[in-house]
Amino acid sequence: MTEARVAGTKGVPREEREAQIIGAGTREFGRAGYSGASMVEIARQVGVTKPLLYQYFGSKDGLYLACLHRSGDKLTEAVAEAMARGGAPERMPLAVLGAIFTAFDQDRYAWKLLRDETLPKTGEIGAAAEDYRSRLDAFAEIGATELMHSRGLTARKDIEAIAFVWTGVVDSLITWWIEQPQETAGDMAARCARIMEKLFGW
Amino acid sequence: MTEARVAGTKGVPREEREAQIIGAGTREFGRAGYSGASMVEIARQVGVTKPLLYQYFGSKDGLYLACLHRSGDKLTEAVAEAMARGGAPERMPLAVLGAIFTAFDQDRYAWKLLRDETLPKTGEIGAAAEDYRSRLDAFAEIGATELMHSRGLTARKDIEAIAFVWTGVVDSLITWWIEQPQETAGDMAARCARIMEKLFGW
DNA sequence: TTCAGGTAACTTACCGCAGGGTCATTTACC
DNA sequence: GGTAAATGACCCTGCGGTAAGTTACCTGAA
Repeated sequence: MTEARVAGTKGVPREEREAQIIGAGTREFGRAGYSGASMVEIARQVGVTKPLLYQYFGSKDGLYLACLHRSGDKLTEAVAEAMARGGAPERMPLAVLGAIFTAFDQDRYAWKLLRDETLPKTGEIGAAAEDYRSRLDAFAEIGATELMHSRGLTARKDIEAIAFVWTGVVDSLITWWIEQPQETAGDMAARCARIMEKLFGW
Repeated sequence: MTEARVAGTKGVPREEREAQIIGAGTREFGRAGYSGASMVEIARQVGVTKPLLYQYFGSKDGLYLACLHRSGDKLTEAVAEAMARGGAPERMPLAVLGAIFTAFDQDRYAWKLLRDETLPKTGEIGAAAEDYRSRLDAFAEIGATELMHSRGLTARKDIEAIAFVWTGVVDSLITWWIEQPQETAGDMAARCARIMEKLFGW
């Protein structure tokens, strides 16, 4: 970083600063939710003042969108790849969990942006969040459908409910993980494997 | 209601009005979270103006506390009763779920007050919420401990994580339920029984 | 070698508004 | 006329957002 600075330059180059801001923003939006997070507070964490955030991202929505896209894309890729590898329906949850833990190891709050209940339902920001959420739900429904069909349960609503609860389980695990900083992605995966085996025989 | 009004009286008697306000407050706090809910909006839903809320409950925190106590006490009782009935460890989750669904059938948002992430962690309000949450977690840990011991898993952290995820599952189920207004408490209990049987053989 | 001027990075000081909270007052019944 | 119920009008803080600079570095001409 910090090489090839050309014209007038004071302080940290834009690209690097933007990355810092997105990092702090993700933490803060994840912790306090969209409506609870404050732009001044994010700026303070970066060691900068508010107008710089507006110069770079335009608005609170703009910054949230930047954070959301980074998190959402990373997650979507991780889950898609894990599911593409295939395997027995009972093995998918663990595979997906492992991929998610690995992807978000250094950035655990990023997951929280995808299920922020304080988001406005309308506008560009609500639409983008809804888009990522529906993509995630689609994965969950595919997994749930396979799993349930293999056990002779086909009721539409049941599968819908299972998929919904599944994303809630992922959310709970990550929330718990956030409170256990010493726990690595590997620890989490091993813990989940152990529990599922004992609890469900999966 | 509305009987035995003694001295000077205009409009709805205090007790009745307070109940209305707590009802609307619970819905609104549950929907938007503590920080997202607005006192004017709650007043509007009751058909009254803001100062009346302050006259009866003192502050936003005061109203939230009133809502929280009603929800929390109802929940604690329901769960305590369900768990006191005993039974095989694998049957407890369903028993508890049934009790919760029945208790919150007419008041589904009430559950949400117990896991509000937008709550301030400090102050009377944070302490009260933490109190109810820890009581709920204690129940969950008892259940998880019994269940896991019966399967030869004793790791402290594993049990802690399971208990945490369990309350998350309840949360997900109720969130899903809120979006399915036609679904009764009985429907939900039956659905959960069906799923657990097929999925885990419980 | 120096220094004028250009530009990116960054800040100070402000605006408007929504939301929590309060006070004095009015309304309607006993 | 006493009292409970209820309101209109207000204050203040915090936050999203903006305008008008200021700072520090780079470049190129004298």
